[in-house]
Amino acid sequence: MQSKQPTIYDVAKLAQVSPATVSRVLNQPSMVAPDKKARILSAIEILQFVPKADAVAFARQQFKKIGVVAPFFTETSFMERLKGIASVLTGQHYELVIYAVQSIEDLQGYIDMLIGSKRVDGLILLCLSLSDAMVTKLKNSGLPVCFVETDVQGFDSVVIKNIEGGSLVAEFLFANGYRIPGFVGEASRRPYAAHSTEERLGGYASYFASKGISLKMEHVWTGDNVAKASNAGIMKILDRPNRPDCLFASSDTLAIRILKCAVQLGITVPDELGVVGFDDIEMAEFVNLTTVNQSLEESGVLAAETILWRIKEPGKPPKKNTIELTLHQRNSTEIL
Amino acid sequence: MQSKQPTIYDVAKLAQVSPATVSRVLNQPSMVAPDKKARILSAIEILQFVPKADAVAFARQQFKKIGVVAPFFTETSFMERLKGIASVLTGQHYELVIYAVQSIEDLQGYIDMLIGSKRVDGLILLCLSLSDAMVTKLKNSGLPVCFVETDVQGFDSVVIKNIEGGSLVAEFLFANGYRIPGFVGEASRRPYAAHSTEERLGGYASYFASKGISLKMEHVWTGDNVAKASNAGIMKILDRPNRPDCLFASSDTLAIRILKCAVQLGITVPDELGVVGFDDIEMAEFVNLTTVNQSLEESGVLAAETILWRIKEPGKPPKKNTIELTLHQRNSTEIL
DNA sequence: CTGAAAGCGCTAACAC
DNA sequence: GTGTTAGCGCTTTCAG
Repeated sequence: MQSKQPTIYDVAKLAQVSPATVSRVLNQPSMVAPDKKARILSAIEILQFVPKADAVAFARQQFKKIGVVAPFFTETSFMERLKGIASVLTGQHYELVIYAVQSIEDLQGYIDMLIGSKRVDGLILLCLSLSDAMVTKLKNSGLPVCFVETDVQGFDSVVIKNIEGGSLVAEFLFANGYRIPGFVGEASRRPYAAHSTEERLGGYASYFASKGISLKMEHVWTGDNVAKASNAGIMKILDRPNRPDCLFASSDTLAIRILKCAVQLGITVPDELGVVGFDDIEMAEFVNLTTVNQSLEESGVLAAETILWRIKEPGKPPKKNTIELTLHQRNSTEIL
Repeated sequence: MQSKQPTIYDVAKLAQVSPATVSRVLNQPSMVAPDKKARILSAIEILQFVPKADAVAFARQQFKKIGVVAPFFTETSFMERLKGIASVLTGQHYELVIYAVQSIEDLQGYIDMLIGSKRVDGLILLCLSLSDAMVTKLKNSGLPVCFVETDVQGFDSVVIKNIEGGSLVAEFLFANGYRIPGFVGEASRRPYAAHSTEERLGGYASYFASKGISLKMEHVWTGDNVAKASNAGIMKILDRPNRPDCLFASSDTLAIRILKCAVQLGITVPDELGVVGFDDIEMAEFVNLTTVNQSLEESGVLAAETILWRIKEPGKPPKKNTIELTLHQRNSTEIL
């Protein structure tokens, strides 16, 4: 129905000025005489002119776009972070482009493409672990990159103190009288995903070790966080004579599964079994789960701010942002 | 560290051909002589050349980008849909750009900008209700648009049979012996968001009406789905002598809140209170919630496929995709 | 089959 | 202050 989008030339003609002047009122209005400015502005209004984003980007070699590449878990944690990222980017008039990686080839391909094709001004890599080759490529490209969850030498990052998180939980459980620790963790088989589970487990185990308590193999399960496998894993830990008296799960969703298994087995929480999760997702409140809060949304905000800062300050040394962890106590660990 | 990204001219020079020919091997390889093609390909390899996406888009006036604008609920439902959208777009080498609307001005601004600035080839509008003026603008712009959840005259859409969903639940509850219905719904105050709650409520109420049962005002609460308000609303319905014997919630998260309140009040589910949710999010399984499954991911897939189809077939009449609903029965309604 | 040349719409020197 | 003129990097007629 519409004939054609107006260009800056149409505006120029209508306002009887040069295209350059139109461009100026768009970008440096103060450098244009008031009368002409008024004429141009009204011409813009009449024509309903909007600068074509791609042409601007192309001429200016700048894109106002940030790419977020992430293993596309349907997880709340991903969502919360994305929300944080979106809120700051939107405020700064940057576009947010999502690249969902579902395989190692995807990841490889995205990185290569993004480096070469000049699609984005910066990249946020969520929960991704890259091969050395790719890291080098990224580094050489000069593209601003911020890692979240992974900490890569020479790059900006937002990291979670996973080890401390593990020991924080262990300390808390120990203080509450629990003495037979168990662990359930989501150890993704995806080679490109970050591995925070191992770190949390490490911190957890070593705290108990410092108290002379060892985490028994048969009280640990790690694997894919899919219903069947994880439930089986949890059941195997709980449905035995020498079961642990507390269980730390690397995510809230897993912790909730534990809660459910406990009910099925007639094990009372927190008396017979203390349960602690990780993430503090909204659902944790519903089920009264004690969990570690890692300010997911804030980590998104930080990542976005960092990448924007990096774009402005290409020379500065890498900045490492650390997210503070807090234990949010609820009924799943309360001592009777 | 890197000098400069190679251009098509560099490749042309190295391969001793014209830039046009390089462009051809990139786009219509069959039209180039094998020997030259080989030379060019190897030059591309040597130079690690990647076409600049923005330059291509600009020259070709086509962007390979789809915008998704949505009220950025941190909701699982949004996420699931996004996942569906992302998977098909990725497969077709389209970029996915997120526009998070947090206010009516945001929405207005995004629409105007997207229409004029030629940033995207198409738009998916999630759970958004637009003013007539904006609808007209969109229509005149000729930009391909697909609505999800809202059904707008003259546009493609993916819709959920909310009314049928409501009556489906009512029918089920009735068949299971429940006779005093109640309803808890998330009625967002955001004027730009779609209102599916009302439709679900409508279908629900009218089914009961057809059985001679009226839904009492004091057994209905609608409001923002935030912890405090909704819990208060639910409590008010349940903590009274004449409370309903079943409650239908417009979303699973609300339904879970109901479950929690019931526990607090010592009301047993499903004996004293049947509870049915909507969405069938992963958590529903954890808490044994009977709920309506609306294939969220599939609706995303459908939306993405539709917009891609529309881009190819600008002339075809609007297509309306309807998502089938199924009731997923779990323990929150089982009759003892 | 291939090269020359003209854009795509805007920005940014460089003169006036 | 403002117009002129070259690009930005790739695609796409149009000749040959």
